[in-house]
Amino acid sequence: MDAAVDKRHMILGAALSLFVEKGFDGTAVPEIAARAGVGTGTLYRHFTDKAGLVNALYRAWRGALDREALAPMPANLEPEALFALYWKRVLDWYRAHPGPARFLELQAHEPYLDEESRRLSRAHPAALRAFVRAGMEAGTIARASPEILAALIRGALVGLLREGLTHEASIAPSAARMWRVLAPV
Amino acid sequence: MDAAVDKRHMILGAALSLFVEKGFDGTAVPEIAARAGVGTGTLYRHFTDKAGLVNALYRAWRGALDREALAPMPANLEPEALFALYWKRVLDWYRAHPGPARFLELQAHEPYLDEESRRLSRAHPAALRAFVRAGMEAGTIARASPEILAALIRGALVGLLREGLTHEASIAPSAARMWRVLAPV
Amino acid sequence: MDAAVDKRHMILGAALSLFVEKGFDGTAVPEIAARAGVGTGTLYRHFTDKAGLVNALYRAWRGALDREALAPMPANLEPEALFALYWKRVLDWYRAHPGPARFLELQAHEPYLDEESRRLSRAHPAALRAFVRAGMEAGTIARASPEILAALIRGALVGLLREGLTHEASIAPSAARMWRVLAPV
Amino acid sequence: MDAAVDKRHMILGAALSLFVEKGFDGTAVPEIAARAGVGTGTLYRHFTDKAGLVNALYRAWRGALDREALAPMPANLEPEALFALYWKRVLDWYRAHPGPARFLELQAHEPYLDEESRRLSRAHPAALRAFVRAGMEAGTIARASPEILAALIRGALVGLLREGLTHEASIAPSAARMWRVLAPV
DNA sequence: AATGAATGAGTGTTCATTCAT
DNA sequence: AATGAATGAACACTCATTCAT
Repeated sequence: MDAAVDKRHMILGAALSLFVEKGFDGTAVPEIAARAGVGTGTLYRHFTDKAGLVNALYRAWRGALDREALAPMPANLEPEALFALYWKRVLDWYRAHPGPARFLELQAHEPYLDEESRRLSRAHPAALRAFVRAGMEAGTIARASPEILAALIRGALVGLLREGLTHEASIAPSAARMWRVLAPV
Repeated sequence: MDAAVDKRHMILGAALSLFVEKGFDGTAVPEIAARAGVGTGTLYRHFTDKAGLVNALYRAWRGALDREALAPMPANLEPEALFALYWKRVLDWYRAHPGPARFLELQAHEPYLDEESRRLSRAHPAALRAFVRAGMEAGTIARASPEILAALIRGALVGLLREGLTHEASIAPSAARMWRVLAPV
Repeated sequence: MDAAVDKRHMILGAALSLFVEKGFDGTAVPEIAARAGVGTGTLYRHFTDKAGLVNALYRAWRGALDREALAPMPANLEPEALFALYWKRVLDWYRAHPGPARFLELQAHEPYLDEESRRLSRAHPAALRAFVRAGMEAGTIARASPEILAALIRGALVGLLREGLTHEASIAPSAARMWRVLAPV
Repeated sequence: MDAAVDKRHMILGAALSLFVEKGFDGTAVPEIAARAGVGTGTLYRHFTDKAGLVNALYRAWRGALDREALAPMPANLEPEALFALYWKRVLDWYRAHPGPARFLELQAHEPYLDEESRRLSRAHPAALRAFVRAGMEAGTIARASPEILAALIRGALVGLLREGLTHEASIAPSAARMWRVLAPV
């Protein structure tokens, strides 16, 4: 049982690293199995097929990032501090999980994601829009299109990831700069 | 001769649309030829192989975007107006060329880009960093890491593209908001 | 064009001989291609898949046998002569086409035949039942269940095929014996 | 011990039904074990391999049919009654054991039967030929090729099985009809 | 110059068999 | 004794590339 869990983990890890290096379609299934140290057939005891594997991977990591970034915030936080915490959570996670982060945020997954994964992929943007909208109503965030503001925020985070700028020292300054996008007046 | 140019264009167009839909590795060469309305063999008279085709495509469109976005600016423009013009040029181009934009900005090209394409891919970020750096020296842009500021800008633009927020009405507001990231004090 | 027809024929011939030797599921597609002297991929330019190939094979030969055996009969033939001619046609065909005959008549095809092939497979038994029924109405064939009589006739023919008893000398005697199954009183 | 016998029976039963549905090569060993309600490995404790299983199955049922059909006949039976009894025995057995009957009589087993099974498969036709030959010598069966007459009889029986005409009501009429094939003059 | 039929290496997936438990 | 997870060779099928026309 533990062995089975281990193998599943090994397969997921091998698949993740290969997908990051070469993309989903650029990676051969036996290659994944070899890197995981299991037989090819074993992979199919854990996942229905290659698409099932990539979807499992996507859901697991998308869920992990979202659980971290969207976890309940401490009460009584100033809007800017709230934003800075969200910003820090995402970049900390990117830094702690560079492979998953690049897989999740820098690859085009549309061709193979199933409905459940697509649903999951919409949760984070929706939460961010809701945060922005709530701030507008409270007067703590400038009145503008929530869609646009949310897209700017998410895009800027992914931009830092793409350039490898997730080190701790860059977090506070970038958060401060980006807060000005949201700050009223 | 004209016919040859036409066919080259048809092939590039067909390849682009298919790469956007299904990715590079998810697209079959005969599929490209069929959509282009040429024989499979003809494709190989214009491009050495599939990688040669995708590199030609990448260079052509990367060059087109960069020529547009990085074209000489009118003299005597205020820093904010300069930034707004750059912002508008990029989003106008995204809107005018949604396929190429998504191909260029939303796909992970590392596995097949050759050295020349990689070189090209670094030009735009470098120019943006240079612009930021110049502004800092002139005191018109806040002192911060130019790498970080450039990454935030580029990321935010790509974020708008990813969410389909490239319509004209969103350009000025988003430019104004993002200028605050760069503005001093 | 001729070449394409030739290759199709080579593939069909190779598949037939292998299916007779080892059965449908016991035969590997590359094995068929090798025996046909073509590349594996070529086979898929002529047939959608392995099932498409076996169905094409089944239809072609089932059609050939039925065209021969059920071709219009000379007018004014006595019932017994009519039966003897049918009997001879089938056994002559079995002898002339031993591979197709064994493929058609001695193998269980249900798992992979498609609807059109299944339809074709019902034509011959139906024609035989109709012949028997017509004879009963004309008083030239004994009154009994047409289904049973037709099954006895077809079964006896297949029995001769199974035992390799299709040589010319055995045709007239076996026809005469089997006619007694149908003859009135 | 009893348990072991039970499992062997379960495996044989599961294999039989799957072979009838999908053929030998179309059936996976773990599928057989699953339907039998045993572990895959258990199957290999009872049979050397898949071929060993199908041969055991073939021998068991071929033996059962032959024991029934070729059992000693009551003395002093008229030749026609003798034949009718044989006919009835086979069709009764087909009706009582439709799965085994279809497996034995309607499938092409050559690719995997071993020498002992092949030997067994020749016993019934040989017995039938001997019966026909004895009748000829006694003057109770028409002089003709015993091979041909035996093939007609066996084929006709299989023809009834193929068409599902093994119900009790069809036995006596078909026996009477087929007796005319053997009857002298 | 242009083609598309042909190819066989390579893909995703299955399955007969083994063996640690 | 019984298992079923694990395996990798073998399967059906695809596709980047070639080449005879």
